[in-house]
Amino acid sequence: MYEFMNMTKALSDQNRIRVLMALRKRELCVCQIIELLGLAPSTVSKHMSILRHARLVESRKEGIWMHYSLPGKPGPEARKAIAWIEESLQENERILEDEKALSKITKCKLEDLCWRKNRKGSANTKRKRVKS
Amino acid sequence: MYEFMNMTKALSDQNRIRVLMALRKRELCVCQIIELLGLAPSTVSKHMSILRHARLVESRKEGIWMHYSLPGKPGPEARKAIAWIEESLQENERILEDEKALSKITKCKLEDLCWRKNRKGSANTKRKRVKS
DNA sequence: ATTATATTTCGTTAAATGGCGAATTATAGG
DNA sequence: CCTATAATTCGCCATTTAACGAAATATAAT
Repeated sequence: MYEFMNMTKALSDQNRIRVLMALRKRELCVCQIIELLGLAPSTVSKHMSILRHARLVESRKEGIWMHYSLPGKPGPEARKAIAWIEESLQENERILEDEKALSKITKCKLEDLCWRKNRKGSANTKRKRVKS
Repeated sequence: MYEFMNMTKALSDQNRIRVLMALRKRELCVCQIIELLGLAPSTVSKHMSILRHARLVESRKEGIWMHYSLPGKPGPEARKAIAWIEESLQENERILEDEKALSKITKCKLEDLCWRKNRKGSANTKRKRVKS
């Protein structure tokens, strides 16, 4: 039961649902997810930790970058959960927008994405982050 | 998306999951759910309101009693959600215990169940009482 | 070794959530 | 009408959660 509730709690946050939908067709690097959601790196890291703990995603470290994907061999509960989400949201407005954003994001080099993200408000005033 | 998140949030509480599983095979009166979960009436009422709002249960008022059941014609999302829960938890220890408890609870008359619940600390004394 | 950088962990804060009891509402019956 | 009772709503409190920035960690490059 604890395991199962872990999964339902993981699914009860909109940003985590968006991540799962984003991972349907491709693996993503943390910095790409940060760009997609527009959240702080630490926040995204926490979300991914929750999803991983619920066995709804798996991770792969490649050098300095951490990549997340849907599990290659999901357990039966995870498989059904993911199928449910996909069927329920594949036509969803927000998810379609995310797909458009992702088609741009995945064209960027990871180096460029990360660099942009980490300039906060300091000296270099190029980019200011907006909170949600 | 709002609708869907409503549903996932409704599923993210263990007591609400127990209620959904309890309703699999039978309709239940609020007082029976109170007995099953061992929570205050106001708390159970709130849980049922959340489930109803998510369209995961429907309600039927009969005289003084309110009965809840799984929806007769669930939407596709609700149907899949409920199927997912059932398949994931039908062997679950806690749910099996609940089933045993329910087989007793459903044998009680509703009058007796409710009467038991509403006596709080005070001794058996007659109720005459409370003016403000 | 030192520096740079991607990610995670930690600590804090504000908002959401689950719980209860009191008060309220709705219904049945004197 | 008035009383009794099942359920809900309201107000409050404790816990959980999502968010952030700062600090720590891990890896690549110099």
